[in-house]
Amino acid sequence: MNDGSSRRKFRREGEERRRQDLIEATLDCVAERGLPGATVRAIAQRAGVTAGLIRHYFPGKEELLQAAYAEIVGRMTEQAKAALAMEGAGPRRRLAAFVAANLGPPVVDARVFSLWAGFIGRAHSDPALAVAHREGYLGFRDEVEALVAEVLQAEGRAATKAELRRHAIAINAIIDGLWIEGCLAGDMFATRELADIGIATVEALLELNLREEEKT
Amino acid sequence: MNDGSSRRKFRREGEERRRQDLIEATLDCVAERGLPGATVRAIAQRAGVTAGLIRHYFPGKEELLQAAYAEIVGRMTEQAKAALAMEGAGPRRRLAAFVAANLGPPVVDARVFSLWAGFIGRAHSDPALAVAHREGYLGFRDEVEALVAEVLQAEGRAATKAELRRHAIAINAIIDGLWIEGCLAGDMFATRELADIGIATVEALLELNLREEEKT
DNA sequence: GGCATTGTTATGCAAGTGTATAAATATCGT
DNA sequence: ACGATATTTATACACTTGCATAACAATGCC
Repeated sequence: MNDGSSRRKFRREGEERRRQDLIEATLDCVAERGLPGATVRAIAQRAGVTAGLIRHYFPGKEELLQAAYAEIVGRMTEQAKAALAMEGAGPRRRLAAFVAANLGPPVVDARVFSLWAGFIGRAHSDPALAVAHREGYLGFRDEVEALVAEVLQAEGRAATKAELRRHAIAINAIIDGLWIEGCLAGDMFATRELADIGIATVEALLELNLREEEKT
Repeated sequence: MNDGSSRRKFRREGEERRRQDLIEATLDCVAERGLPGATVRAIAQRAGVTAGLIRHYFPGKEELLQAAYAEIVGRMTEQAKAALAMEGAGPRRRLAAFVAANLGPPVVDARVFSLWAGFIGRAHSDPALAVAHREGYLGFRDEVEALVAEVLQAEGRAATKAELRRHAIAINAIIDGLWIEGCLAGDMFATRELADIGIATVEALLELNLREEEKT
């Protein structure tokens, strides 16, 4: 690779910038070649640096992958949180927005899925990853459960703890299942189709109309 | 590894038996150490043979993994098909049985999931695998759609093609989502809980009772 | 019992992996 | 302008991977 005898020119980038570049390069590699294709050399080339630099910013490859995973999870939950935070909207509209936020871009994305699958496949053999996932899952489900409780309460409908639990599990499954379908076969669905189906299914489950504003 | 100078004793097994053993060993390795942990040496050790033998039964590691994947898919669809074939039961009961079959053992299983995740994560970088998965997915969804059509027709309810499509997508998502939850956190659910939630959600979606026999 | 067949082992190899380390150079404070 | 610093490169190393090949031995046939 070294033609002749000159050393490669380079620029010093700010620490945060480089870390972000490396993370982004990792995501690109995983998206294109799968997790096993995300070697330190491939990542470095993608980021326009040499392989050794990775270990200057991360203790090892493992940590870089975890950072990349955290980045993805962060982007996903960011969208969902934004939908939840909608002030001035009633619980029903917030639930609908939450479902829709998880079923459109940038959450529904093939590269996100690729990373998710790679990590989740290892959850089993890597205990640390397993608890990380379980906490994320339970956190997500708890949010759903709280939202459902709010909706039903606003509707004046009582719900036992067991019912809430079942609803949360079901809604979580609907979101996850549609998310996977969208990630793997995004071209088969119209733009808002998955979100519409998700909302409609939750409506049927809760026997509610989530699209109209609350009656006073 | 060779102590002294004697060669290892061995037995000649029948071809089918050895192939099956190797596939089973592969599944064990994937389940325990994830797909990257399924090296030819680990698989061979698990099967009680030496690594070279693998290439006597398979053209390469890739083919062995595909055979293992096919084995898993076969077991999963076998259960679903059995539920569908239930003669003497009405469409509603068959639909309920289909949902339940996909949400209990042996389909809901951590090692099955581990393999699935490993393969599906690569679907994107491996076009052949992507096609295989898409066909499997569409086949599954078509079965669901046909079943829903049967149920609604038996109920005397008309349904447009678009409605059937949406129902099939939603039910597929419900099954997939609950399947994942069960595989990843099986200990958090009671024995038939996932199947019950799945059936209840489908009931809500179709506004039907699937547990009781058809009214004549 | 001797012999061919071929399932099976043992060994080696080229390629690729993550990581360690030292040299080089871009950048900044002075 | 110059030297200190630490970012970045280049190279090497130990290890693992899948695969190729040759020696070996278990089995069946005559």
